[in-house]
Amino acid sequence: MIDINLIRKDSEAIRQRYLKKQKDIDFTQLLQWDEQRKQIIATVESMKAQRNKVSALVPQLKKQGQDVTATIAEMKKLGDEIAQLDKQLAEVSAQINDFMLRLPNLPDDDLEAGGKENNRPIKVFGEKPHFDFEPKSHIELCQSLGLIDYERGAKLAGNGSWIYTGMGARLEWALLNYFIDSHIKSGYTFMLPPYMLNYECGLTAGQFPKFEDDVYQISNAEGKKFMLPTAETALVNLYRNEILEESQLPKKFFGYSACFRREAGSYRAEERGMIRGHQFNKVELFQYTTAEGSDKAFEEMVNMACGLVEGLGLHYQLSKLAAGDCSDSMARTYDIEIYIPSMNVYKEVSSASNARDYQARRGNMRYRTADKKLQYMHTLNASGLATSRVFPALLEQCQNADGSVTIPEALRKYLGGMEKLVPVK
RNA sequence: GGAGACGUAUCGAAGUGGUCACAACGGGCUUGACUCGAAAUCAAGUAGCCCCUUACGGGGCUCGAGGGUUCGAAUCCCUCCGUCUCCGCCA
Repeated sequence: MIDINLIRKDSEAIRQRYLKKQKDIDFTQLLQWDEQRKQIIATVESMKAQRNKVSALVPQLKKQGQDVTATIAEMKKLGDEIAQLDKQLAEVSAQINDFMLRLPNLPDDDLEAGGKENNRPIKVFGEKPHFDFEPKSHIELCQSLGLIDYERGAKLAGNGSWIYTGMGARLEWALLNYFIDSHIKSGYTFMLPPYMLNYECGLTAGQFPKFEDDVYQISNAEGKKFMLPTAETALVNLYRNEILEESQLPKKFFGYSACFRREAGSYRAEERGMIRGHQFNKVELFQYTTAEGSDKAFEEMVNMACGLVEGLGLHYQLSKLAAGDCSDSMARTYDIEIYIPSMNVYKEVSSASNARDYQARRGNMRYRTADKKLQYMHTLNASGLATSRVFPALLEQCQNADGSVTIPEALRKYLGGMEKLVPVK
């Protein structure tokens, strides 16, 4: 949520900023509601002041033996009018609130305007591998090496689900352990959040109300929850409705969770295999910072995520996303895109974003500065990393002519020193 | 799954229709006094949101959340959320 005062002050300037995201937003109606709201408040509150005054008087008058029937009748009438106005106020407030909740974050000023086509690579690590043999796709490798059972995955849970089997499961787990150990070394606190979250969590993260259909909803007699699409959704809610001291910031966390996404209608033929599934594993970095501290934190988290891919020796590029390609809640986003040889494309393995105070406003998360002022925190998140694309990139980039795959040095200690994955008979 | 208890400020806790909710009482914290300093003691101060106001200031809302009854609700009623205790079941 952005500060409504920005719109009150200069709605045209805000409109211009959203145009960079290719969103033309009309604030006329909002400003009308806002005026209406203020008027109602002014009226109803003076009426309430009157009621409070008289109500305090009633017991005194009674004590003095005076007849208060007329006063009470008057107050009943006033009470009815107040109820009427309160209802109107609730309605217009709900409209304002809904409008504000659906408004995306403002893009940082230094971002390119426009969509995906204006994303800019700002760093490249390594280079495209050259094979003097016909390289296999990760799907072929997963099958020949016995890492993934796609068919039975689909049998169990439908399209977009797979089973890590044997060495595949061990490799997946090794990746996660490698990520986790690295973040612990960086001083981040390890968190294992619940996978089923309540509605408020989605609201604070910025997932709801706009994108309720993107997640799996669980509904039964006990109530309604949803499966988290990323650990960020849980971690961003840690301090919902809390006030921290400035000295407690920054807070640095990372969480592991399986992530669940419907990905409805997004299935594409070239994304066969494990590129886009309904469930995948991800370690997520998360920070709460002061307003002044978030730029530094952002750099730190981007570097950490890059370091993980570099530690595996895999070729990737870092892209600075154009305003329109940043997700709705984020003021800026850098993507780490790893190279997948069989597709000859770069696929996102990490998305690092600064939400600034957008999520903090939604979740009412503030801190008290040294001079006792209340301010909204800044929240940042970065995947560190999602395995579902590292895994195929690793297989494809590290494959050998004999059909084996060389395991990156950094992972070997998690695999009992194993150096190669070899085809199963 | 069965039975019960509870949710009040930073914490403990009183209040069970208007007279101690502009939140008692106690602890903590901050500042000041006393002190060489500390302890002890004394004094003052210790939420947030919204509206009006250049300001000073004024007003409204918040006792887990939402709704209801009432002229008036922390207090009575309903729904939901959460916590705890006991029993049952279970990894």
